[in-house]
Amino acid sequence: MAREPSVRAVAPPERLWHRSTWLLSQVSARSYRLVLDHLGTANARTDYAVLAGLDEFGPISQAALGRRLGLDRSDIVALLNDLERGGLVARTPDDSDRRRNSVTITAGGKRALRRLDKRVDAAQQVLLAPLNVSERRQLNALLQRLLEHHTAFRTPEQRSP
Amino acid sequence: MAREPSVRAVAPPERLWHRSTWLLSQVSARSYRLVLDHLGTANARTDYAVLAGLDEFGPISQAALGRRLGLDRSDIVALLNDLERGGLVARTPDDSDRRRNSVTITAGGKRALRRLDKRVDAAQQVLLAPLNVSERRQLNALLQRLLEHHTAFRTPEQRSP
DNA sequence: ACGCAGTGTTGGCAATACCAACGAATTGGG
DNA sequence: CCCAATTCGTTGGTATTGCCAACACTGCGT
Repeated sequence: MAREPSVRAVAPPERLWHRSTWLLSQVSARSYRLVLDHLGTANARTDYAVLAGLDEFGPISQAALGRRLGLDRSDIVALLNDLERGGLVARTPDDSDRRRNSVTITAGGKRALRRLDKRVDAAQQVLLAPLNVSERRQLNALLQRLLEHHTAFRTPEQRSP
Repeated sequence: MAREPSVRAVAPPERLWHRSTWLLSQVSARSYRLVLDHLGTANARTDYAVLAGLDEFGPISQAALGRRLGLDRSDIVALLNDLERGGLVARTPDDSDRRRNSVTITAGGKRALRRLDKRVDAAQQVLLAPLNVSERRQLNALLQRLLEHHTAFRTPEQRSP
């Protein structure tokens, strides 16, 4: 999505232009739309997150999956309902703790995940086009630092014992 | 919002943790909540943007204000209705072009803006707490570069002739 | 005079994030 | 052994945000 030549350049207010909160909001909105464009459907974005989580951590409970992805338990239910219906994930009761379902990704889910991988990568490339490799790393490192400070998310190497 | 000690640390999937689009989405969500907490009401966030725009560019038309802020014309209407009702902005028909309203900030609006300034600054401080001054500048510079590439937004010094 | 574009407004929709409440199950302490 | 607290999965719901179409009025250029 290169800038349309007909769109007039504008300067936002200085107050907003120099505040991280506004900048993050604006960039995130464009990023969201880019991913949406590349994935084609609205729920593919969260499907991708769920499949990625299951591929890496499955079998896993719904609640634990939600914690790993930063998603609400009730939203996880709706997402898994659709994915199970599409044959991309499977739920079975956990024999050792009947409160839980054990959720896994299916072979079809893995194939879908790989297709989505490509599209999500393409979206990253478009989003980050004006940055070189070093700058991209810097941006990610700064965002990760902020997440580690403000959430329970940790870089995988830093896992609590 | 320091990390609650009781919240368990979790690692998200590697696929997400290393993708800028996911990181931006997550950080932006926390940033949004921080600003919400500091401002107290949902619409204060956009009120702030509107007042900031009017303070810097007023008098200005509604459509031009929307372009400067990245907001939809119909959302600008609703926002100005509330702000006008609260005495913080004033609309008058533009004598030279009857399609337009000329919108200005009032003295009450300027006072409100200064109060909101303080709260928004406090939110920045909390959000950026784990970064030093140089890193904060870096983050903003990278985000601004992305915005300049993907939107009509330009740093004020770069204004088109 | 006409077509096109801009402006402000109204009415509306989809997606997302978030929450409460409930029933069933598990755990740990008294 | 009993009970309180917590966890899990589910249902049902709400608020907010971003976005869009359509309309009437106005301005501009041909």
